[in-house]
Amino acid sequence: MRQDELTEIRALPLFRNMEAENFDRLFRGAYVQTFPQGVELAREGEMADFFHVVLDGSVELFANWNGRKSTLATIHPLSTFILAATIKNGPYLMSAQTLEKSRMILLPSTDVRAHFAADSGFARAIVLELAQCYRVVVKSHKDIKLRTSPERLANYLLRQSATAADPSSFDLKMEKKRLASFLGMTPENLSRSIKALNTHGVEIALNNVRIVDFNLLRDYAKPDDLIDNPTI
Amino acid sequence: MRQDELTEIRALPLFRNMEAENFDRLFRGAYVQTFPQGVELAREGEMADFFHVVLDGSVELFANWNGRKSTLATIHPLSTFILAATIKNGPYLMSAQTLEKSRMILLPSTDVRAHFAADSGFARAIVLELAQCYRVVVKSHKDIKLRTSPERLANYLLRQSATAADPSSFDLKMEKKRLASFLGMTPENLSRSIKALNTHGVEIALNNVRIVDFNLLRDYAKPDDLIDNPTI
DNA sequence: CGCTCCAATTGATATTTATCAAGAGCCTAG
DNA sequence: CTAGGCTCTTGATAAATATCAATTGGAGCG
Repeated sequence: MRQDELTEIRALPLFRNMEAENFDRLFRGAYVQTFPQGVELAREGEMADFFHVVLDGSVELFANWNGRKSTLATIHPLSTFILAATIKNGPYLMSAQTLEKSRMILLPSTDVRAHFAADSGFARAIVLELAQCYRVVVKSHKDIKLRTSPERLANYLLRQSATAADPSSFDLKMEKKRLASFLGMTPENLSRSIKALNTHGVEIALNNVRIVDFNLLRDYAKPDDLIDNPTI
Repeated sequence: MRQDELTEIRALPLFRNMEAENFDRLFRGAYVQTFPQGVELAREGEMADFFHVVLDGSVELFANWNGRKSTLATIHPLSTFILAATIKNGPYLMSAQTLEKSRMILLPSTDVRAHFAADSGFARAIVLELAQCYRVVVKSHKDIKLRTSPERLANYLLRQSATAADPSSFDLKMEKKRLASFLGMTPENLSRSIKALNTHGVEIALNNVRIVDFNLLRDYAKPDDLIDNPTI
């Protein structure tokens, strides 16, 4: 691992408060690796051998049951997965695969658990990270239980808009097929939901989203901080 | 707070590894209180003033949006809510109310955060608790995204059966209205799903569930440890 | 350039789920 | 008792969503 990479990683909230000696020891056993698109990094049911930190690219978390598949989340830099399985020394509840060429840190789970037990600064950082993860899932759960599928799409677009360079024109960051699965609908249904949003101030052509009337869209979507604000 | 209560609480995984002095200090500011049925203990959006540990009774966690309401979880002894909001010093994402007369510990959030920062044994216990909470929500999320509503009911019954004194005959622990909301369906739909399970080895009369053919029910429900096993 | 592949869309239809309305059963206060 | 209020159930219908089949339309490639 290069020195500038180590410096960058050392500055992450998760590692910032580790004692220097522990940080060095933990990262002696770490890998920084670049994976091509479509690599399966974790398979649900298997034991969590590695804790992952995404440095570049993106990772899809998904789950299967009875022949069905659902995308549960996508992870972007600089975020982590799947911490809870590592800490509990339990099986992954979700599978993970790269959506594009991605660079990430792999930390052996046993090392993470050892340092978590020995370094209280690290333990506290893990608490904050886990609390964050927990709240993200709760928000997703509220989203899917309280909203219809076009409502979920409308709010998704508002959330994307909030992080885009140009809030009124941006590109979808996923294939529509995957977006549909993430939003809990079929691809056919997503197509129809997209058309339905034309009457609520949104125009989607190919991968480009243009929000032509924010007030109209907000009136329909009714975004709520307790579901849609990623910072709280 | 009575001494025997304190001894019982001290033995909980969350507090077991706290230093004695810190435990005493934390519980000097604690309340143990008994609430009647239907008391709202937390309202979503408000700041987390207290961290709760349920000693007796049960608590419903639910959320509202746009005039709709959904039950997200029910908390039984000896479990906690809502830790993540307390740790992050953020707003509750869910509301909480007692489902029956319930006794619980209330710990001021500021005290919890202070001890979390100062006591590494406590910090580590919180990590494990949070990791557990996270995995519970992920399982719920998989349940609702991957299964139809009668499938969710069938698997719910199998999970209840696993904890019942008599696995083949037990009572529902909630009003059907609430169970319907928890399972993500309307009460009318729950009634119909219950009838539909007659052909899969289940008979429900009033509140009593009798599983007359486990193999038949399992064939239909296809329970999966990665969704239905609360211990992993 | 034309071919092929695959994602995306569209239309028709089926299934699932929700809504609305009515009735049955049960609990409890008076 | 019994009347009222509640949950639960049932039936009829509507709405939402999924499925199936066919077509469109890029993107990559020889």
